[in-house]
Amino acid sequence: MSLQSSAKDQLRTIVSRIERLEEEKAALATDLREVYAEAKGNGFDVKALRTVIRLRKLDETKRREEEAILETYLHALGMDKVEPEGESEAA
Amino acid sequence: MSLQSSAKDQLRTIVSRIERLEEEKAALATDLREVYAEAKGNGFDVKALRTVIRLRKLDETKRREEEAILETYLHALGMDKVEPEGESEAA
Amino acid sequence: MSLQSSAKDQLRTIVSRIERLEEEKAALATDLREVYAEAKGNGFDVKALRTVIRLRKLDETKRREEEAILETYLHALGMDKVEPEGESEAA
Amino acid sequence: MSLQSSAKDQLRTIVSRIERLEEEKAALATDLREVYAEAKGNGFDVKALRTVIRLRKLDETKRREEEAILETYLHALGMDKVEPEGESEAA
DNA sequence: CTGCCATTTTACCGGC
DNA sequence: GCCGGTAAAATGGCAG
Repeated sequence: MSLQSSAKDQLRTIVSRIERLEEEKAALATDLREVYAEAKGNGFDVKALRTVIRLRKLDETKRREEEAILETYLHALGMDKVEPEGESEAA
Repeated sequence: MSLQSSAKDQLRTIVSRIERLEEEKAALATDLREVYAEAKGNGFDVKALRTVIRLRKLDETKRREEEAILETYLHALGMDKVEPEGESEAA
Repeated sequence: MSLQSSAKDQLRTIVSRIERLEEEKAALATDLREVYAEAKGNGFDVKALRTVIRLRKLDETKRREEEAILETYLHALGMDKVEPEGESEAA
Repeated sequence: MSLQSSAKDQLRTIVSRIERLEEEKAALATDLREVYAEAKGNGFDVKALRTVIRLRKLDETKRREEEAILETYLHALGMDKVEPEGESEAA
């Protein structure tokens, strides 16, 4: 056998965890599909709906990209790693 | 405005539900990535692991069909029946 | 043999065409790498550069998404399929 | 402004060159997609075709290593040596 | 049944 | 030289 018995156990555990998580994800995908189907039943255009969702996600992506490049520039200028100046929690 | 206010409320609700579900899905995707990362840290080959997961959910019949087609193509190209220990040079 | 000899020839042709195109693509990837390397040599921050490129692509993506949703709405209102009235692109 | 005007010009040049190369790459990607689509239209199994291409560029040694690891995992999970003609259902 | 879109997987590139 | 992250390719699922 090429795997120690402990490794085999580990492998089985890993596989189980993965399959469990994938099941949950699949369940959410089903929920999503149902929401779209229901929306369609109420007269909404599903394609437009999807486009709206995509646009909203795109806005967020762009916002993050802009922050990323700002940080890169600050870094290039040696101005990054500035401490947030005050914590929200009691340090 | 082209949407009745009740339709607008419905739309908002739908968008919220969808984005909520997508967030949860994203969280699961993160968990999954962590499991793979942890497995890798414990010395497992992530790519092989993914293949195992894939094979486990692949119906046996489909699996054989896929293999059969692949073999046909490899054969047509003279790439099948690779000698188990042969050398590539000076054939 | 499971493939007609004409099919075998077709297969070989297809494989050749694909491999040729992939070679060309790989060559372009090399060129790209060189451009980045040269830029780095001239003092540019490669990471920032990549982010700039990404942002510019994102802008275009968003523009397209916006057009897509506009079209969807026009379609929903029965106003689509309007002939382009000459050429639309360029500038 | 934080960049000398010469640097700005350089930057513009670099960005142009990169975007030009990426355009060409995208064009090749389109060509590739068309070849696969055409092959599909002629009755070839695209997935298998892709596998063939992949195997052709995979070094033989690496190929064997990958297979060996996969088999080890399948064995550990009791999934190896699938009987060549067994039925899963009681016909 | 086909085509399109989203997701997932793979490979590359840069940084440590 | 290895690891992590980012972008590209590929597969699978959904809608029309």
